[in-house]
Amino acid sequence: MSMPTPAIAPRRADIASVRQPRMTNAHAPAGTLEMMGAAMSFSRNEEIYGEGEPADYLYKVARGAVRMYKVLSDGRRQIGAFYLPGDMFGLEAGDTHASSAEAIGDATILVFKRSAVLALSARDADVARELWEMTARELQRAQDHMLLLIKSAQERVASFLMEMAGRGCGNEEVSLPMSRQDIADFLGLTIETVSRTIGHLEHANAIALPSSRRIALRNRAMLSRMTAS
Amino acid sequence: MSMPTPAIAPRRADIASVRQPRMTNAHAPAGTLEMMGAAMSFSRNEEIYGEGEPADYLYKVARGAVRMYKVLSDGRRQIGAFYLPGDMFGLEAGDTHASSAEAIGDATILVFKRSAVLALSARDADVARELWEMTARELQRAQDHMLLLIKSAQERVASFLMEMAGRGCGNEEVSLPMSRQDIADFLGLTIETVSRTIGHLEHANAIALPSSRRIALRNRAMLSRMTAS
DNA sequence: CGGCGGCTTGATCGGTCTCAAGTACGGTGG
DNA sequence: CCACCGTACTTGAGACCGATCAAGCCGCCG
Repeated sequence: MSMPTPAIAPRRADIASVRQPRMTNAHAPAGTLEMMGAAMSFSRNEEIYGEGEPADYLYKVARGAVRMYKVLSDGRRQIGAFYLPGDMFGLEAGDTHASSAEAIGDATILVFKRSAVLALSARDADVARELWEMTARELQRAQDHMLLLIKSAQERVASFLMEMAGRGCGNEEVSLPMSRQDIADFLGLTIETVSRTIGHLEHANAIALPSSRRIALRNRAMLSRMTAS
Repeated sequence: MSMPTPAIAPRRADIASVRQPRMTNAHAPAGTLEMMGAAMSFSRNEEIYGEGEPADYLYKVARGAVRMYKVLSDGRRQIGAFYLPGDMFGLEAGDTHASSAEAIGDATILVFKRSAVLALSARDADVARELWEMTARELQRAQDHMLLLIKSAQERVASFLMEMAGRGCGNEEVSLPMSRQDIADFLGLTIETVSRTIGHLEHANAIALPSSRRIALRNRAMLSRMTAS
């Protein structure tokens, strides 16, 4: 059972005060959604959207990282996903958000008007398919996450490290933008168990810790075996 | 840690041997997908599709119940969802199934050719939107399930009973098509813990057990409080 | 009536949580 | 440049919840 994130009194970013990037190709209706985005800045722990709010926008990480989560009434928090640069998030079929999202550190997020995207997808089957595939990928990720949540603590931590390594630029070293508490709430563990387990992995020479937020994978095969896929 | 489902040597149903229901309106291209289904029968524990197989069909429960699940290499099984009459399942954006599905008891399943559905959705924006919303509902369900998996045993069982009650025809009595083992694998618990917890709920007069597969909700308010929403 | 599978119940074990200190680090102000 | 502080992280001891191991019970079908 984990504590809720400490409230940092995040001032809600004003969507109207957004700096508008120049439109590169305002008339092309088909293809990607990329052309319609506006960049917004969020600071550390600032809420991007909250559960139950109208889902008027669709988001893409340009810089920084985002946590998407749900909370139980007593404050226990389950982080459903971390979004890194290039990832899209916040897409809902219903018209309200089913989860909340916050910037983990300072972040730049591209924002797309949902109504515009939906209108486009109604006309363009390729856009519609893209939306659907995005949602389906999220579904697969969620199903994999369920599998993770029935594993042992060691298996969860190893799985997490392998996943982050796969998403990083392929270097030997994984850099973690999120705190131990975030990792714990992602894995359904406590912060102490996460810390201890990382310690064990270090002792077993599976990883090394140049700093607490940077993890070098010393023995991927060992780690991989520990994930219990 | 739960055991895998005992192998019952399920003979794979032959898609070609399906009894064809008459087409009610063969030329109407738009609207629901309902018109293109073929009914198939599956017997208890028979596999409908397996993880990694090509996703050539889309399914809808007509009679009976279905479990959708993934397994870890050592046999631990996580049931991601139960599908009851009226539920659609098996829709994938990729062209292979990411999970497996089995009939829980004898079941009748309507089967739709994926290629036909996709072709239809490429022409008809309403069908495309229906596909997308179906996937999005599954995603929401999966995210709720993640939240469930961080709850205590009692909270999980109470949540499960409330969910099943909500899906049943609204009667006082919930009838469970699945075994305790299935429930355990759905909730991320062992069969013993599920059984014990149901026992506790009975002792607390929250529920009554006319039989092990039928559960009467005696005190919904108490149960609801125990779900920790 | 016998046997089998599914379910319940009991006793014990172990992994993770909880509570509580202690340590490293980064930022801030002198 | 250093002292200080707050936050994040680590580490330890003990409790507790759910898993495991092991019987027993029930209902169903032959």
